[in-house]
Amino acid sequence: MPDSNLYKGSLTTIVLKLLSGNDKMYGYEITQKVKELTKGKLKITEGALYPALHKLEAEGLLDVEVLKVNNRLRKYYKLTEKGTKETASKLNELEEFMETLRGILNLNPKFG
Amino acid sequence: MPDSNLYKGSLTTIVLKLLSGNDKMYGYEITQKVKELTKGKLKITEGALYPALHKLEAEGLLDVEVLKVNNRLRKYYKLTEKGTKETASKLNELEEFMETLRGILNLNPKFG
DNA sequence: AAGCTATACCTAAGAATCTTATGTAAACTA
DNA sequence: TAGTTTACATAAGATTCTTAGGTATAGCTT
Repeated sequence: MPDSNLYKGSLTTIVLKLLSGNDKMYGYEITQKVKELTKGKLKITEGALYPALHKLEAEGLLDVEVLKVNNRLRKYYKLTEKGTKETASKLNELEEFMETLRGILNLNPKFG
Repeated sequence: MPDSNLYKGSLTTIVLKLLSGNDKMYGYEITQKVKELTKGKLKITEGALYPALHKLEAEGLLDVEVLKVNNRLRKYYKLTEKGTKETASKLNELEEFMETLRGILNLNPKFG
């Protein structure tokens, strides 16, 4: 990874996948979870995440619930029904893309 | 794939990988080769490819040779020494990223 | 001969998605 | 009390793509 950043396009899918396994999560939690799951290899920046969450909400894929915990606000996001469907679709898309990419990366030097 | 397009960031790596197996290729040939290799699943648009090739050339990763074939010009690109090294590096990067992504995509629903 | 498709290059406007930098504010830690 | 962590946010700029053109030759069909 260049500076442990993302290949553009995968962030939304990652967020949706995490939410599909977690009922509800808040932004900061997502950044930490990804760091933990990937052992620091992937760092989701807040400058990328928050706008992405707002967009997903605007598209009706996420619902928001604001809770005050330890005197600090947290905005919890959860998948809507539409969001759950979109998650499945995006996951398929990404899997397909990775398979396709695999087909190219696995070519022998000096193929056709 | 959405409209059989690319996840941003992978195009350059794909081009370098193809050139690492082919000694020299020209732009149009690359678009056709990718279409063929991926059975039409991935289509590299010329609007993306040509600027990418020019950039790789400007960075010293590719050398160009213009040949006239059948009374039409072709600009053949081949990896420089620097380009060969960068190809290995980019391929490692992408492999690592895909592994990392795999780790997230393979999470069971209801994990930690 | 005209018209269509394929070959082969190109660029420019705009969209999308990111990085980097910055801001606010409370809680915790040394 | 100063620095780090938690927790949200936005805005400028970079990068990389899509879309939509443009030029020109070759080959095929009608």
